[in-house]
Amino acid sequence: MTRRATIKDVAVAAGVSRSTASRALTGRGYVATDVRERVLAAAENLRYVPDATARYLKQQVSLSLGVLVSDLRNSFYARLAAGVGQAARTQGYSLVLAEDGGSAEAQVEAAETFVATRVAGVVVTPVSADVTTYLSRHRIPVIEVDRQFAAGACDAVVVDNQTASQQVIEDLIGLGHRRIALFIDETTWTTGRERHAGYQAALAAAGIPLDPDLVVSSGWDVDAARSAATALLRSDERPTAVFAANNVLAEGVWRAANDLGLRIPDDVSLVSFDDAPWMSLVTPGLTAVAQDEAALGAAAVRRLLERIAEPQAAPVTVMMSTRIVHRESTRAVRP
Amino acid sequence: MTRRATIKDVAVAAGVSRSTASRALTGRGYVATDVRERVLAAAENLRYVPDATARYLKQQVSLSLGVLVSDLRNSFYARLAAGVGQAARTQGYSLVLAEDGGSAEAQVEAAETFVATRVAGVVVTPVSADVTTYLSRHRIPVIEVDRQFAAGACDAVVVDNQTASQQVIEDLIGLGHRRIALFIDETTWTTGRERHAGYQAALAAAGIPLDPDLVVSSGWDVDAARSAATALLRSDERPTAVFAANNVLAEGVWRAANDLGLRIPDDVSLVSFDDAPWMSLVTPGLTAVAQDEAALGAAAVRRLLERIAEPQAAPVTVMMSTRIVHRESTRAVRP
DNA sequence: CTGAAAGCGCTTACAG
DNA sequence: CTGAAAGCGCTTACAG
Repeated sequence: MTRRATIKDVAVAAGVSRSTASRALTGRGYVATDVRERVLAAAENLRYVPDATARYLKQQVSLSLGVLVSDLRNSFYARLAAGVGQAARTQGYSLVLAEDGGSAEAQVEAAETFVATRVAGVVVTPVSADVTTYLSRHRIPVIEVDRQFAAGACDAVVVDNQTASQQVIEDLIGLGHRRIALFIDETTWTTGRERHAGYQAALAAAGIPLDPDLVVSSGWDVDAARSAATALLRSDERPTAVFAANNVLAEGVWRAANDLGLRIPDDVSLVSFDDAPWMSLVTPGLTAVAQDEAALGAAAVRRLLERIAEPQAAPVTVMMSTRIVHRESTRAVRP
Repeated sequence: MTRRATIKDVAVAAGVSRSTASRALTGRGYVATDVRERVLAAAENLRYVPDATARYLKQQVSLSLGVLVSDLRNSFYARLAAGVGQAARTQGYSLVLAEDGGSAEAQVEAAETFVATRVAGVVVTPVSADVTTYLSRHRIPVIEVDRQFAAGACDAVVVDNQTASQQVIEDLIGLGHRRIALFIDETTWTTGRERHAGYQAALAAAGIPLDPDLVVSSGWDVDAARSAATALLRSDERPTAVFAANNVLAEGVWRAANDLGLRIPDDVSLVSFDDAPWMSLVTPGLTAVAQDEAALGAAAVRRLLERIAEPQAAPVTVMMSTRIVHRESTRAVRP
């Protein structure tokens, strides 16, 4: 047999109608026990695998979830996607995955695919409000993860960026640092804005005047971060500590310090937001604000499925906790 | 309007039949220019997005590819998946992604989802021949990547593990090493078998007798690798160099060396198969056999699409090149 | 408890 | 060049 078995084949083999075969196979509706068994045996025999495409068409919704992240090569997104996949699978959903490379247009393109394939919902790390707008217009539930562009319009799973950042800066201040640089790629997303706010709040609380020169902006990739960091660390007024607002920026600073022959933490202390795997492998290990990406992903799926079940409920923002992992990349400033 | 627009809505709005609307929208078949424009305008207006589910059902194939890897948290798989996604998107395919955590049953389960959703083809890093058997039985083209379990029965994209491993060991021998350990998690997959063979070949060529105690097997995760490596490095007969057969094992060795206070390369040289991102961040940087994961993924998609176009062609195995990245984790053995 | 019929939203020969 | 009709493989009220 070259053709794939359909429910009709199963029905014929079991000597019943397609309706009955369907009821036996799905478990919905009445079927006599012996009939059910006959149908299941026939299905087994024919290696019948229901065509999800046909089922979805009939039911108008699929058992798959869309996941849209910026870049799988960044461990943060890879782990997040892994967490989403894990949780989705547990709930019987499969994953349609897309990467956007940080582009808003690419996000909308991916979103078109999601609506075309009728995914049941979408988990996204947004780069603008466009995806959410687009998907919402097509009545597809969305949940924003990591940052929010559509707060109040859809669910979200985030962490308290400000508190964590403030804590980390306070620790640095406690070590005697006064010239603390914030190394950051954007301050327009909620992540950047809040991490910036935490930085400012900690300085303000300690009565340290804000020095705008110490808030250094960088491009978003490692190469850009590396050169921006090189400029920063080479300046006469080099900071005694740097807070890198994410793992890519931290990598840039790390590489720049190596390039310049600066020792961490002796010449400069370094703290990162996001705890990438490499940070526990290098010497000294990097002190970092760790997020549990798998937990973020799982929470996103959980919330998304609740939303699917109850489309009219008010949007909720789930706040996940962070954890500061103290390693050896900071030290007291020399008196 | 609360309902999603269908092609019927578009047809009505444009004042044509559904057939004509379909021809205009898909670009297949004749449509008068002005009619086409009217249809497209109507579609735009109604924010019409064709239901891929219905299209697939009718055409009996989808424009999506299945990707099945072990673990997205391993940078090798994450980058491979990214490469596949990139290439797939370029060709108009979307990605259904699944992780198997290294389990053969999980692979078959994922494969069931793939056949249910009628993916056009599957890219897999197999852990047994089961997936390929299962998918082939359902007439779904498969391509194995990284290792082969169904050589001759389906396409594959691999690297020349043996040659690369042999080269790396020869380099070590050239540095005067004689007690070189192979640290490996399995020798039943093609990857492990070939890397092992390369190790043996290099020793044989140099007339160095094989010492079975120097082929050290380890569990597959970092914790297992770390403790196995600790035992290895702590032994009286400690090797002067270690060749870790993949990036996870290399991480285990790295951590074990740190735990024990051993310096690389002074106390022991270390070389890895797979060049993970952290290997260029640590000091000393790790010498490693690098694979271009994005290129592997792209080649897999290319070959898979050829196979889809020509299902009867003989299976081909595509061999990708590797590159040895020399860093500072090896040194000449003390005389 | 079972089956005939309708229908999900498309595409595609085919007749005109 | 266009439209009516059939059909992809399911599920699901509904009648019996």
